[in-house]
Formats: sequence, C-alpha cells, structure tokens
Amino acid sequence: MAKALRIGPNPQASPPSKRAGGRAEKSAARREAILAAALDEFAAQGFAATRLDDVARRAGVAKGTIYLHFRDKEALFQDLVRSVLSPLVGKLETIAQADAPLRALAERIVDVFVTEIYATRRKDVIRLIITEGPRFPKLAEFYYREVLSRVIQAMRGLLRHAIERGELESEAIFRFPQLLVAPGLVAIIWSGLFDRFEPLDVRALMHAHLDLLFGKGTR
Amino acid sequence: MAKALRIGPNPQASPPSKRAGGRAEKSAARREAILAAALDEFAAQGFAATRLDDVARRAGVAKGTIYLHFRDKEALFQDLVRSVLSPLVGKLETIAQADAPLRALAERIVDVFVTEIYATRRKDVIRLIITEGPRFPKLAEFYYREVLSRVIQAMRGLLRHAIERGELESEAIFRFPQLLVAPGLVAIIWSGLFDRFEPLDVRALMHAHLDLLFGKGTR
Amino acid sequence: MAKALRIGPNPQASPPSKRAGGRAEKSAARREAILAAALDEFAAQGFAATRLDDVARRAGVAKGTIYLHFRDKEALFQDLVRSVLSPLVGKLETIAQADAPLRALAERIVDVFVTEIYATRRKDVIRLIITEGPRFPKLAEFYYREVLSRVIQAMRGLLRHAIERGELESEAIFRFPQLLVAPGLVAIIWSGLFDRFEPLDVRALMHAHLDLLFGKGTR
Amino acid sequence: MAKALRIGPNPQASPPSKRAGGRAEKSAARREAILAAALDEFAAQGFAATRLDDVARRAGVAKGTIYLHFRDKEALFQDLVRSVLSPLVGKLETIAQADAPLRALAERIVDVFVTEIYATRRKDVIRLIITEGPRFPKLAEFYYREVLSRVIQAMRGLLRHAIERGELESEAIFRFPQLLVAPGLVAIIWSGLFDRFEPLDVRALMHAHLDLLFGKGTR
DNA sequence: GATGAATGAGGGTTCATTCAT
DNA sequence: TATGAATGAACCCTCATTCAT
Repeated sequence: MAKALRIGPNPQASPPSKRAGGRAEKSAARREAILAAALDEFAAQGFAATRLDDVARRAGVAKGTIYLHFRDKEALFQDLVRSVLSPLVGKLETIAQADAPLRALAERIVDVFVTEIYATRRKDVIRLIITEGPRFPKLAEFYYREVLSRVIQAMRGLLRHAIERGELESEAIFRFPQLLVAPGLVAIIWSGLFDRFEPLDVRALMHAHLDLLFGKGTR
Repeated sequence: MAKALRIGPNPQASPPSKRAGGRAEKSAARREAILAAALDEFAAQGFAATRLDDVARRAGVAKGTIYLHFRDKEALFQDLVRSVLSPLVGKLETIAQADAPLRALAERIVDVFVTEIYATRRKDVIRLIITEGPRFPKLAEFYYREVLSRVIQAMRGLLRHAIERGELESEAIFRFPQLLVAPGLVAIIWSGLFDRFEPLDVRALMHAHLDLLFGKGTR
Repeated sequence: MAKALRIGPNPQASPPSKRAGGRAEKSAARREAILAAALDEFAAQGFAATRLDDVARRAGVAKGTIYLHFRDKEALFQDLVRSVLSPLVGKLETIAQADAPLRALAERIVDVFVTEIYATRRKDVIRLIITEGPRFPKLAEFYYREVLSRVIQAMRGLLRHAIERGELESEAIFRFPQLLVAPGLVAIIWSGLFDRFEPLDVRALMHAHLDLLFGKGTR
Repeated sequence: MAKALRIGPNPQASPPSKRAGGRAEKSAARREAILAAALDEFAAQGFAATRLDDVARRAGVAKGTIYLHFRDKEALFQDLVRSVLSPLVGKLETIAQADAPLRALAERIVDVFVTEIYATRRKDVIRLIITEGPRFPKLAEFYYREVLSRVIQAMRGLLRHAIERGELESEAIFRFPQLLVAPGLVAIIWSGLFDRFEPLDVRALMHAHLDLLFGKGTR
C-alpha cells in the first residue's frame, strides 16, 4: 500500500536506499516524498516564494521528477492540500454521528482538533489555505465543499439535537457554528506569528472556550 | 495637511489633474497614491506575486517613482502596514479607558471593529499580516508590539474591572482575551475565502458571540 | 578669470556661499565644481560606474545643473579630460624648446612629470585615458593628437640634437621614444593597483631609469 | 581532457553541432565558450558596460546558462582573469630557473612575452587588469600575488646572478625590475589606444629596450 | 538659470518548465 | 522512468535624462 503523506513527524527524506518494492511502489514513494517536501517548503515559504528546486532537493529527487507526478507547481500545491485534508473528512463525519451529551462531544472534538490538526502538519495546511486561499479559488472551494460545509453541517446536526434536548439554551451558536471553531483558527494563526513573543496553550485555550460556551460547571 | 491613506473607499488614482498644491503636497499625494495602489495589489496578489509595475500603473506613476518614496518592495510593504495600523492604536487605547458596564463597552468595541476594520481596507491589512507575517518577522513583531499586546493589555484591564464588579463570572476570557477577538479574525478570513459560497453577516456574528459570552438577556 | 580646474589639492566643494561675483563668474565656478567632482568620481569608479547623482552631490549642485553645462555624461567626461590635459600641452612644448645637455633636459622632464602629473589629479586623467580610451576613440584620438604626438615630436627633436652632439650613442630611443616615458606610465598604473602591497618611489624609479639610459656616472 | 580557454585565435562559437562528448565534456565546453565570449565582451566594453545578454549570445547559450557556471557577473569576470593567467605562472617560473647568460635569458623572456602574451588574448586580460583593477581589489591582489610578485622575484634572482657574474653593471634594474617590463606594458596600452594612428612593432620595441639596457653589441 | 521629482528603458538575476541523455 | 543542464520569460531595481516649478 502506498503510504499516505506522513502527518505526524517529518523526517528528512532518506537517500534512495535499496528498499524492497516494485516499480509502482517506488513511484508512489517518490510521490509521497515530493508531497512531504512540498509541505515543508510551502508551509515555510508560502506558495510563491517556494522554489521547486528546494522541494526536489528535500525530497531527494531531481527537479524533473516532480513533473512526472504533478502537472506544474500549482497542481503540486493543490494536490498537496487535498491529499492532507481528504482523510480528515471521513474522521469528522464519524464523530458527528456519535450520540452523546453535547459537552462530551465538544470535548471529543477539541481533542481531535488538538491531536489530529494542531499537533500535526495539518495545522500547516490549514494555514496554507488561509494564506494562499485568496489566490487559489479552486482550493478555497474544495476546502469549503469538502471540509467546511460538512463540518458545519455535522455541527448543526449536533446542535439541533442539543437544543431539542435542552442542553443548549442559546441558539447563537447554531446560527454561527463558526463561533465554535474560531478559537482553533486563532490558535493556528497565533502559533505561526506570535508564539515567540507569547506562547499559547492551545488545549487550555480550547477548554476555556468550552467553559464559556457551556458554563464552567458542566464539564 | 498630508492626507493619510484613504481607509474607506478606494477610487482609482485620478490622472494628474491640475489641483492646487505645492511640491510637498504633490509628493505626499503621490506617496499616498502608491500606498493605496500597493494595498490593492498586495491584498489581491500577496507580497511575492505583486509586481511593482502594477502598483505603479495603478497609482498612476512610473515605476521609478516608487523608489523615490520607498527603499524597495519590502519597505513599501512594511510601511504600508504600519501606515494603516498606526492610527488604529490610539483609537483602541481611547476606548479601553472608558468607564462603562462591560457589555456596553463590548458593544462599542464590536462596533469599532465592524466600522473601522471590517468595513475598511484595514481588514485587508490584517489579512496581510496573517498571510505574510511568517515571512516578515519584523512585521509580526511590530503588529504584536504596537497593536496586539496593547489591545490585550487594555482588554485585561476592562475584564479585571468587570470581574471585580461581578459583571463577569468566568475568568476564562481573562486568561485568554484572544477568545474575545477570535470571531473577528474568523470573519476576516471567512470573508476573503468563502463569502462567495456563504456570505457572513459580521455584525450578527459578533453579537451572537457577545450573547454567548454574556448571556442573551444582558444586552 | 574663471579659475581652471584645481589640479593639486582637492577639497570638498564648499556649499554655495555668498562670495562676490556676477552671474558669469558663478556659472563658471559651478562648471569647475562639476568638473572637479566628476574627476573625483570618474577616477574612483570609472566612466560607466560613475553616477551623475554623485557628481552633482559632490559638486554641490543639483543633478539638472550638470546638463546646463554639459550635453550628457559622455560630454562631461570628454570635456573633463580635455580641460585637464590642454594646459599640459603648452608646458611640454616649452620644455622641448629649451637648449641644454640631454641629461639635464631629461632630469627636468622627470621633474615635470613627477610634480605636474604624478603628484596631481592629472595622473588620474592619464589613467582614465588608459582605462576608458578603448571605449572613447574620440578621446584617444584627442590625446594622441594633442598630447602624445607632440610630446613624441618634441622628444625626437631633443634626441636628434643629442645624437648629433654625440651625447647619445644608441638610436634605439630615437626610434622608440615610448621607451622614455614607459616607466612613468608603469608608475601611474602601479600606483593605482599595487601601492598597497608594495609602494613605489616614483622619483627613484625615474632616476634609475635615467641611469640605465645614460649610464650612472653622467648625472 | 577539458580544453582550456583558447588563447590564440578566437572563432565565433559554432552552433551546437552533434560532436561526440558526454555530458561533462559538453558542460566544460559551454563553460569555455562562455569564458571566451566574456573575454571578447569585457575586453571590448569593459566590465560595467558589458551585457551578459551579449556574452550569452556570443557564447551561443541562453542567459541563464551563464549562472549555471558562474555565481554572477563579477565571478565570471574574476574567473575569466584567473583562468587565463594561471597557466602563465608556471611558464614564468620555468624560465626563471634556466641558467644562461642574462642577455640570452632576456631575449627568451621577450620572446615569451611577444608570443604568449602580446599575440594572444592574454594581452586583453592584462589590459583588463589595468582598466578594471581599481574596481576589483581582489583581482589586483590575485594578480600581484600570483603573477607580479613571482615574476619580480624570479627576475631579481636572475639579476642577482648577473650582477655577481659581472654581466650587469648598474643595479638600477635590480632595484626596479618594473623597468624591465615597462615597455611591454606600454606596448599593450599603446596597441589598444593608438595603433590606428601609429602602429607599434612590439618585437622591435622590446629589442630596442634590450639594446638600451645591455648595449647594442652584446646581443 | 537652478532645482530635484519624475520618468522609463535597460540589465542582472531568478526560477518554472522542458528535453536530450 | 529519472535526471539535471539548459532555457528564456519575468521582475526588481538603477540611473541618465527631462521638465514643471
């Protein structure tokens, strides 16, 4: 199986060692190496300032090889974002179908956010969508269609339940589910810009947020 | 008086008409025209993808003229951000010194945010800090030092008051003032990326947020 | 009288003080200031790398003023060389007409070279002819016609005399008067390139040269 | 073997014919073509006025190709000078070690100068050092350290020998070996500036010079 | 005349993309 | 398939020259 882009740690690409594996495996491995390298570079430099030379070097392949796997720089970028976010979609829908008290669900969601997004390269991808999205309408659309709208949909479902059960008095958050994820976004942005001046404890931030929404005693 | 960079509307640079004005005025006007054009271009294309050729054309000046006012592309960018944000700082501190019930103050702050930031080019500058900040540490530092830390400081002052007066039960927001502005940031990001799919009523969003924080009845 | 370009010392241009002097004097003074500044800059940077901005600043005039006195950068350069070298021509011819033993004349010539050329800005002008001449055929021609050919002519006259009087046995130097001035040129070049590694005592060099030509005892 | 920069003739770069040769050979050939073209252009225009566009066209490569072989314009220039002069150093030292009557050695040196420098592109490189040296201290230093000081050293050795043997009466030339090469330099400069007005027979000039130094009869 | 802000052509350098090996 | 040398369009920046004041 062609391993998906490693999300957690991010080791330097090993030099093309003689691992076992047929043509197809090798090709897929190269593709993944390029994606991983591209993520590093795009996250660090932004789309425009990233040089494919650097991506190739980091991936341990020749520059031309990139073009065997991706039409051009833009396709590499978009494929990268898609490849990182796609697996997320499934996970999110699973959570939303669970049936549990709202607060418990919220805790679970926070936990998923912290461990599956904030602590991984996915955080960088989200940041890339924020920073490069305006120049890549297709990407913004993909993200909206495949991720955001589903997340919002799922959340609205949860919240409707909660309101019906009387677990939630205000319907503000039902109208604006963005309010639920806002602190997460802020944390992602903050971490890239201001952590060196004032580090942010994301988990604590998110729980303070829940306290605000549900009242402190309800945990 | 040298007019500051127009923040509200953003008309195309008028052709060099024969307005009254000495050399200094003309020079200052040109500088402002360049800044305005730069804001348009940087906001639309990002720093790296913006061509000074386009900035010049939009400002109605020759390419070389830019270099009479700014050392290079980077200085233009940084001066732009500073010139737009600097006036903001004073305003923010004025508000923070007012003495009024927390909810009233919060309403005022929301109002200032909507009318002075969200509805103006400043929104674009904030977005630029978010998108380009990682490549401009100096800029992130400027923003943190001159804007963010002051805003946070002022907010903490307000919140301390409120807690002492018993207007605020949870101290969560005191520990993480970021939670107060999070919806504003989200609105800014959303507007750039997803408004065409699902427009966002910022004022309503912000007030829903206040309802969540203070309870609906307290307005 | 409009003072000629100062050849000896080279003080910074004084700011436009209120000296006495009518329009014409002031204009001429400005012209000289520009020429002096141009000499400094051309000598230090070469023709192509010299910026008229720097010349203007050094001369204490505005950039546009240069164009009131010289058609363009090239004319400034050529006029500069001419203005510095022209006075030299007369001097050279005077010497050549003197009637004295060859060795004595040679000593005099060496002295003139050292004090009137090597120790002055004229050295820089000679260097400029050497370095920029290939790009300014007109200039090379001027120099050849107005200076070199006359010097050679005069020298041949002297040498013919000397041969007739039996003061000079070899006619080598008659056929190649360049041999007489060669050490002077070498000194000029050396001083610009290698003096920091190995300083050259020009006067001693020139006299050693004379010793070689005439024998040591003849002084 | 990677051919060194052709020193003698200087044909236009042939269009990329299908000669035999691996990648490395081709790369080296291109490098040499660029160096040869650069020599032509620098010699004709000087450093500042030379356009890399022209160098590329003359070398039959694209502009970008230059940057595959040289960091920038300055590196190209300095590498060019070094590549042309380096082989010279060895030759010079070989001659200096020979043991022969001074006059014979001098004749040999003159011969080497005429055939290996004056009749080749090396003449142009020497001229470049003279014309551009002031703006390239590194280059002047290289030339002094690698060429000049060695030549002077070697000459002093020869001359000491000669003095000890009584072949040389005056020690003037021992103190100023520059006097030996001065006519060579003058010839180089003359050829670039005044040959069209008055051609110079270098070989005759150099021998006249030797006659002056050693007396005519000693040849 | 004098100024210096404004112009815009020109050139060094970068880098996405191609293609011969 | 993979390579990486080669390409050349694009862009930042400089500076000689002009011209309104």
